[in-house]
Amino acid sequence: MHNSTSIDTKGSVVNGKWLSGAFKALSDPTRLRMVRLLAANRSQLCVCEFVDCLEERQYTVSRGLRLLEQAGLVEGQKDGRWVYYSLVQGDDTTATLLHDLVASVSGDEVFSLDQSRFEGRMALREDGRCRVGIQTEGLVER
Amino acid sequence: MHNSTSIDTKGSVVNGKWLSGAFKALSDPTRLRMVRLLAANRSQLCVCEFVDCLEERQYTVSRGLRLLEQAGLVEGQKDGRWVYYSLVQGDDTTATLLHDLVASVSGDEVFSLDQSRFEGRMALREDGRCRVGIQTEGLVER
DNA sequence: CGGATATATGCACAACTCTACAAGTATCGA
DNA sequence: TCGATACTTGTAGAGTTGTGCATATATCCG
Repeated sequence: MHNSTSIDTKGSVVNGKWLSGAFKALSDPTRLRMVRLLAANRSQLCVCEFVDCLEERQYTVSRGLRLLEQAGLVEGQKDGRWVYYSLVQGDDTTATLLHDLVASVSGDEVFSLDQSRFEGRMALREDGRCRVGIQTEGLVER
Repeated sequence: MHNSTSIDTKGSVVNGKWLSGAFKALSDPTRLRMVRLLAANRSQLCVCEFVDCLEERQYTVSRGLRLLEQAGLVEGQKDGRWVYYSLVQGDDTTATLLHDLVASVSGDEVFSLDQSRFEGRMALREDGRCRVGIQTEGLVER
């Protein structure tokens, strides 16, 4: 069955339906903060790193990432107990513009705090890998 | 009271809160189609023109435009019985990227149909102004 | 003025979303 | 093999949003 949507080289479909879905996923401030961290730093983060950067609960982060994944915005890569999430890259103009857009916001107080916590958290990596769990007091489980 | 959000020359606030609100407004397919028409054609449309281009009900369009207006994406200008809506222009990078993004989607079936109806509808204007109401059979009120 | 027309909105109800708590799965290291 | 740890998910209640119908407001024109 044929349809006329544009398909990029990675196979993701970028059309109006995809775009409104992506916007819905990004309409939640916490999920937008997650994508901003990824887009502005061109990095990948694991769940516990997101928890520390955003100071949000572990299950909030985990569910948020699942929604972003379903919207075709991020993808997770498992590495032992850790799961690293990164932006879905495509040659597609629309996806690139979306990343640039999210990364473009400057002067936002919440984003700035996320960013400085991100830098502190990256300093804890060993060989570019996360080796510790949630550090933030009050967000550690059990 | 001071805050550190960036403010463009038109006075609209472009920060993470604004952006997630804009995304929420655009998460509805019908509202996205409205903004796409405006962004791709750099034009302004009145409510009855939107109704014909999108083939959506008058109150759906009217309500959608109000939400887009509250999100800071469009603004309405009254001209007699007609109200023309256009994108809120700003010098802001983020807003410009958002317009480019929405206009960038190609190959979408729904958008293409909207576009051809738009072109037909523009042909009905006189001196660049809308002079007729809803034309689509089944969407005309009473 | 009075009817027609362009647009906006009040209301009610179904559908969806967010959030919190609790419990589950999978992997590592001792 | 057992406990700790990184992450996922079921469930349920509160709040929000979309939709359709009906009606309201504002403006034009005869």
